[in-house]
Amino acid sequence: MKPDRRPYRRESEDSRREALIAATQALVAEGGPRAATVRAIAERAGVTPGLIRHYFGSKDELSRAAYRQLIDGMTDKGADALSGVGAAPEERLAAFVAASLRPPVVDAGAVGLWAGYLHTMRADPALLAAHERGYLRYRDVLQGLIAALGRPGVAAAQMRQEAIACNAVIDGLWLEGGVLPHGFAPGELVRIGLASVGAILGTDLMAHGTFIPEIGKAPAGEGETR
Amino acid sequence: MKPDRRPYRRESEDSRREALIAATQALVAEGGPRAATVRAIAERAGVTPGLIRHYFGSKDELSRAAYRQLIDGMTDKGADALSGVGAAPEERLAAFVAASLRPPVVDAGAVGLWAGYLHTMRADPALLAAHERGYLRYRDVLQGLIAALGRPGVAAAQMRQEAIACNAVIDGLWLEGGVLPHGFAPGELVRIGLASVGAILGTDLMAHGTFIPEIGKAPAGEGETR
DNA sequence: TGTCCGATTATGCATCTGTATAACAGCGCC
DNA sequence: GGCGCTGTTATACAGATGCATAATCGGACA
Repeated sequence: MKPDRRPYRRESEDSRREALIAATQALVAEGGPRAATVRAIAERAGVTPGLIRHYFGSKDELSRAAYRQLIDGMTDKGADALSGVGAAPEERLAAFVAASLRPPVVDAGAVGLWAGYLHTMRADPALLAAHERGYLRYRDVLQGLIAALGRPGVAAAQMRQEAIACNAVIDGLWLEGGVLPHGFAPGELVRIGLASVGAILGTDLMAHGTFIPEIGKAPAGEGETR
Repeated sequence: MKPDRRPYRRESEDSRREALIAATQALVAEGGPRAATVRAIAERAGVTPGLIRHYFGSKDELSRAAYRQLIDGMTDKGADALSGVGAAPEERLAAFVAASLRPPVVDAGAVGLWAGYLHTMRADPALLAAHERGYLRYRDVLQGLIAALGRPGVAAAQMRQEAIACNAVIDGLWLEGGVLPHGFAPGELVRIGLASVGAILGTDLMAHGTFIPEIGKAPAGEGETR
């Protein structure tokens, strides 16, 4: 008659923390912060709610950990694209921009997760700092790639504004690409991003991005016109 | 002994609906969807929770109305900037971009409100349609202004991509400006937006935007360098 | 002025949420 | 092989939430 007790299974601390964080992120991405209740998180992670308190102390603490991991993961993926690409500055910049504008960075779940945590972030100075740190880290990488272009007569102050602008293009495309995935043809975000960043910097990134899969075919008039 | 009944006050239907929607938006903007409970909304609107059901049927219905009003209001404000400006295409485009990059459009509350509703929106086809409609309406206005520039040899397909790119710059600046307001000097977003949109379109909007308050003083090296 | 209709309020209720605490079970150690 | 330590589960609980319904009051209309 007893509702059969869950089998007792012992796991490592890292494994449990990871599972709980992954479950939290998945639930927030799918249904917003409201769907990420302690019971739902525990069920998806395959444990009972008590473990959340045991490993994180409270649900808020778990939320913070999940948000921090999201931010770190997003900025890491952009930087990862730089390894394994040539030394030409234009190529490196093009690879960086392209990597930021296709999955898994451009993803409905990631946008949803980020949006879901926006309020938590603003209310919590530690999380706000995490966001700012991630944002500036990404922008610094971008600004470094811009500086490496070696354009004569471009001051540092101007490069800062260019970095903000390029970052904004990428952010905006990331946002709408995640919210309205069907509104853009495959590869279109990458092409638009490369063209825009190139225009802002006065460099033809498309010409230097022939190694990028999205470049090279159907340069104009593809697919939907709206 | 009775906890003193709230004074009975009769109001028009429009007034009540407006008050409830405004209260909902304010609460979501401040503390996320979680803070917008029926009791909190009613209290801020100066009524009792029952009126929500009376006027909107359910809390979900009220949420939908609040989101729709946000979307309509945001796109309206951009279009409003076009009235009262000259007929020169560059001037009109510059005014439109500038209006989208300063308060009340760039505002922490607006970003928070939008983010708070992202999941509600995705789960509700009607709200998703409202978002898409608002987005495309805004982009169409932008594309119309771009087409009015009358640049020779620019095809319609290219103008679509330019409109997406310019929209992305504005969205990205709107986003970070709302999330990290202290990260940018006053007027910096407007200047960066005008410079970037101009670069993407191959037109010097700064030269045509002398009537814009943010233009004309401190063109370089102002304020913080990071 | 009296009366009735509807806007508004107050109360009740089932459900859910986060947390605290007690009970339990597998592993390592002697 | 018995036994404690601790990771894990189960239960309890106070408060919140959305919704339904009954009670009440103000004004319009005759």
